[in-house]
Amino acid sequence: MTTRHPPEHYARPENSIGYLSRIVFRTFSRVLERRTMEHGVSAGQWRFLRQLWVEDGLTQRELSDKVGMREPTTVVALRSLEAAGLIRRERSVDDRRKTHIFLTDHARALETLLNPHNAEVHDIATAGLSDAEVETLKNLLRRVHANLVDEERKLPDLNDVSA
Amino acid sequence: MTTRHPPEHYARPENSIGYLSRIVFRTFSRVLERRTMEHGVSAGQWRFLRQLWVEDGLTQRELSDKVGMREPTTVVALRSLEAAGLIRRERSVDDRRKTHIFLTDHARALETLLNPHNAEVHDIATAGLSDAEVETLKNLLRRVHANLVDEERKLPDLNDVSA
DNA sequence: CTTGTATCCTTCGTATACTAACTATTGCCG
DNA sequence: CGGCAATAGTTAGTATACGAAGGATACAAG
Repeated sequence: MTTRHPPEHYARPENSIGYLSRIVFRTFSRVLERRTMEHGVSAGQWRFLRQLWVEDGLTQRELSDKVGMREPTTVVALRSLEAAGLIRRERSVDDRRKTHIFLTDHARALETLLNPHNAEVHDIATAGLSDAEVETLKNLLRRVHANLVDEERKLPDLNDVSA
Repeated sequence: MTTRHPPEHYARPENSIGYLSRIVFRTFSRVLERRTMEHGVSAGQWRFLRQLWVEDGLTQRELSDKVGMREPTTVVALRSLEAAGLIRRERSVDDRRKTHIFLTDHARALETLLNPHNAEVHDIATAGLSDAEVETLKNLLRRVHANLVDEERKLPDLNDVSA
């Protein structure tokens, strides 16, 4: 099978989507964290808070999916958020396997403080790009992600190989 | 100062470039690692090998810059590559602070095995995108990264605040 | 030549993230 | 009811990544 470009093309990291998305993610995250840390919020905590500001009361599974993390990562992140007094966990009554996550008042108060920093970093990141280009970038990233998620779904878990 | 979008816009992760680049990076990395691990190469090792296949003999500092990692990360990655017999370190004669990194024959042999997997994952990731769209995506990511790097350069190190 | 400063790499401590395997609970089906 | 597969969350172990600080070497200015 032939590929879109010969394998040598991707030898240069700057032609690689994996590389480019990684360095954008890392630099974005560092620049934003510099701001959120002034309010005592780390990058990892921020990612979960942002989702919870949209809607809290979610179970850990739902939260993991929305934030784009696997569950063990969520467990650790929530432990840190709970220790910081930013969330409260509540065992579900009708299904005792589930835990619902709720924001504390302190966490709610942070929303209006932290969101502007995020908007500011977005402005910095997209300086010189038109609104249309920003939309294009986001749409292309969404499409690439969807493709990769499809691929992951197709693959069997490594453990349930029946042979 | 007003921002391109009101802060609430970025409340939804799917509007956030930080979020989108993170999930693209992570899924890309997982899908690729599934393939490279069959040859005993982890995602972290792969990132450094790819750069070294382009050119070895670099110092650790140069390598860190090209791979887009900070130096402590490079130290750990190189330790793992050395333990796996994939690289060799050589102290510079003219400047004994520097260490040059060279690939072993084994590592060189891996190039033709691993690069096709990378090209394949790129094809999967960009399914349904035209060649022009792929170029657009990469260019936009490069521009965003350049903006964020500029911002990081502008900021003083947190420690050399003279006050 | 010696003293200060810059550079290169390392160590230390911590955060972020995952896979695999485990526990507890639920729901299904006979 | 009784077993058993599925689901929710956790634990264990490891990899990846970084900021801050430290040690060694080099270099420039006096």
